Amino acid sequence: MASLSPLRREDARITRSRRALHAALLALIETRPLEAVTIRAITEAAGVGYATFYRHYPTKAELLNDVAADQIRELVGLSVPALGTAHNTREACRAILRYVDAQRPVWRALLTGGAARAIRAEIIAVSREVTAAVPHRDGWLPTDLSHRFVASAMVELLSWWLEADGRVDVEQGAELLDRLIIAPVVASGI
Amino acid sequence: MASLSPLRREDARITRSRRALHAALLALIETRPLEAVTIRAITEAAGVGYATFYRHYPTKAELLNDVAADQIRELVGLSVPALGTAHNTREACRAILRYVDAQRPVWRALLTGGAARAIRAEIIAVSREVTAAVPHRDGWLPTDLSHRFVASAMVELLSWWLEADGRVDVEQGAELLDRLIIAPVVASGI
Amino acid sequence: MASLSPLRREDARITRSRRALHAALLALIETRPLEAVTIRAITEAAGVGYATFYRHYPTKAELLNDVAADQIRELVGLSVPALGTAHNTREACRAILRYVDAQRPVWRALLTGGAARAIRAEIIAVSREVTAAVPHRDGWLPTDLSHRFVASAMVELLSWWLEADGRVDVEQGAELLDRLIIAPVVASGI
Amino acid sequence: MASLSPLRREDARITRSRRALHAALLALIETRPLEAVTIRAITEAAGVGYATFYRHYPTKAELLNDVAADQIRELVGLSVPALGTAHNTREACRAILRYVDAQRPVWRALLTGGAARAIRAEIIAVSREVTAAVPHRDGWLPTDLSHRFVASAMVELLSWWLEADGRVDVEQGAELLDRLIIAPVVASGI
DNA sequence: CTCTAATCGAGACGGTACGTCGCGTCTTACG
DNA sequence: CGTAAGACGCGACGTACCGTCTCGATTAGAG
Repeated sequence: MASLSPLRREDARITRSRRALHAALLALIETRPLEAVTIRAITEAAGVGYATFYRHYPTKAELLNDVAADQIRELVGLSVPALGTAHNTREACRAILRYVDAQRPVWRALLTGGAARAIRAEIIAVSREVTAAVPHRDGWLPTDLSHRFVASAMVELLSWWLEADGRVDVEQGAELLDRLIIAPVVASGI
Repeated sequence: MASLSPLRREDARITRSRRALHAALLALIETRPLEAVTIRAITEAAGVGYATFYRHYPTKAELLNDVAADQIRELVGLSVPALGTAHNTREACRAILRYVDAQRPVWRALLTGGAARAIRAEIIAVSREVTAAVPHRDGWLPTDLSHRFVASAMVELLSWWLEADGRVDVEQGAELLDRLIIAPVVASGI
Repeated sequence: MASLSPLRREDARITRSRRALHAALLALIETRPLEAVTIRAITEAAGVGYATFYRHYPTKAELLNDVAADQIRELVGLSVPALGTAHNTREACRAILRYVDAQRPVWRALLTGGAARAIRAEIIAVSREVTAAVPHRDGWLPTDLSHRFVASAMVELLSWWLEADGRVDVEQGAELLDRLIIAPVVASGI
Repeated sequence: MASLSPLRREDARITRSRRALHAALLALIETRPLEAVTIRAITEAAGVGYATFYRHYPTKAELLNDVAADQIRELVGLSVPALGTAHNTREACRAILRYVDAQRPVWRALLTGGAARAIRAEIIAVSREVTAAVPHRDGWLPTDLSHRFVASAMVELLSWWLEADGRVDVEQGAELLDRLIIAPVVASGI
């Protein structure tokens, strides 16, 4: 009845500004590499005052992380179920590629525009959470290395796949992802 | 009569300046991330005039590439023999890790200081050369993807191994490198 | 029936806010120069909402004028009588210095904190009123110049006297004020 | 034969930039009050890069001081001789007003544009030098007060005189300056 | 042994982006 | 429904580094 929650109730203007900045960054990153995207350009594209950027993010990388995290969370939400229930890695890989395929422009921008590092960091973070949630037997592959390996290799594979621009279909991509990266790692822990 | 060849007989001062710039960059990259290393700082550390930098390299990245290429060429010289003669991937991996181990400070600087991208590019270039030299049967793994996969994954593994800082010895590292990255790729092409 | 007059019957809250702003400005001006006193700081020190400032004053200078005018009016009330009745300039000077002495912190803040300009303007305004009230014979000194001279010179002398910080007593200060500034001007008009 | 002097030999570009900044400030100060003169506007008017300003002056006030000091030094050079030889204060005053008259636009800009404070500071500095050079008997007027009094009162008088815009000629102005400010102070020290 | 020519250090310069700050307006949520 | 809190657009600030350039001193090679 009173206020819904101290966290939920946020000034509508804040939400609006944040959304505008997200969209602007994504739009700009499609036209030029990340380091050539000025903060001023972002704010202008977002229709927002220059200083307003800093009222929300301390740095360009921080905004990028936010944007990247959004994508990763959605991607994970789609692929983890397949993994969790039946250890069906191939199906999880398909889910991933399908999602990336659906968001082609965004992911191309993120991966080729200099945001690969941010994506990688997010994947590592997510991997860590997922790993922590499942029981885990020690194999020959150290856990922290496996996270970093998966993140780096997956980013590379996705970049390659996006650059292939349709010459490799989702099924083929999923097979490559599974055989080259996911399956070895999953197998290592059993 | 005059100069023996346009390539050889390089002015000693040029060599000296280049060497000084290489050394300065390596020294500085150990103290702070690459993007925080200003060209001014490099020239000061090298004991060289500011404008002199531009007489040798058009940009900071170019100098970095030079430095990275040096390292990669040496690393490759040590590891390819093992691969080439007996397809002994494990021995090649050992050779790689031994070399990196011997050059720890340099590689730590390169990999954690923001030069990973340059190293990766050099590895890809070298991989391409090596692949072109050997006969190759098409497997399930596209060649260009394999190059990028190897480069990215190897950079990641080496970074992790250097950060582990001795807690993983050369033999263990070589096994990981071989089982996780090299062997799968080599096997794919047979 | 409702409000007795537009001027009188002022909302008690308005008075309270104004007083709080006055006090806050005076307090802050003692700690740093006027231009370093932000409006935000004033409102925070006054315990008043930020926007509230603008409901009372269009600008920082306006508030300062209010504060300065208060002081000048009181100072004048004390010194004019002596002047008016017996042309006793020395006694008027003593009255002025005694008052300033009693309000040392306030005047020090006003004169050294960047409010000297406002004080000067107020003195000129008052001088004009006083002059207009008394009969006046043309001497060698133009009236408007005399006002500005008195204001500037008096502000300077008071600043100096306050900075001397007690090393010059009221009597000595009054003599200086009288001989250097007041007497010449008064004499000029006779 | 070698270099003329370590001080004299200054990079020609420095001189050029400084001169351009001086001229630009003087030009701009005639069109708007000092605090409305942006540093960017100065540099643009000077045809100089924005950052170049800070290579020469840490702040706008510092540039102003330079400009003011130039004027004061010239003014002093013209008026001191008359004072020095025959204690002819009237003639010195005439010299001052004649110089200001000749430089009307500059002085009007300086005195009404917000540079009065800088001018005052320069006059005080010069007064101190002049006083230190001549023998001095203690009178009823403290030396430091006399400097500040002269500076403030003279600035005020000059402002008034410039605003009178020709309705008071040099001779009359000189008489006022002499009788109201200079003579009393000079007399006090004898 | 001069005297010109090339080289190099030093660093000034025009730019451009940065991140900060204060202003004055205007919206928002809450009492 | 009025008011504090504060988000916002704006625009100047002073800093940093870029890559180009000019400058003057040093040195070398040619006459």
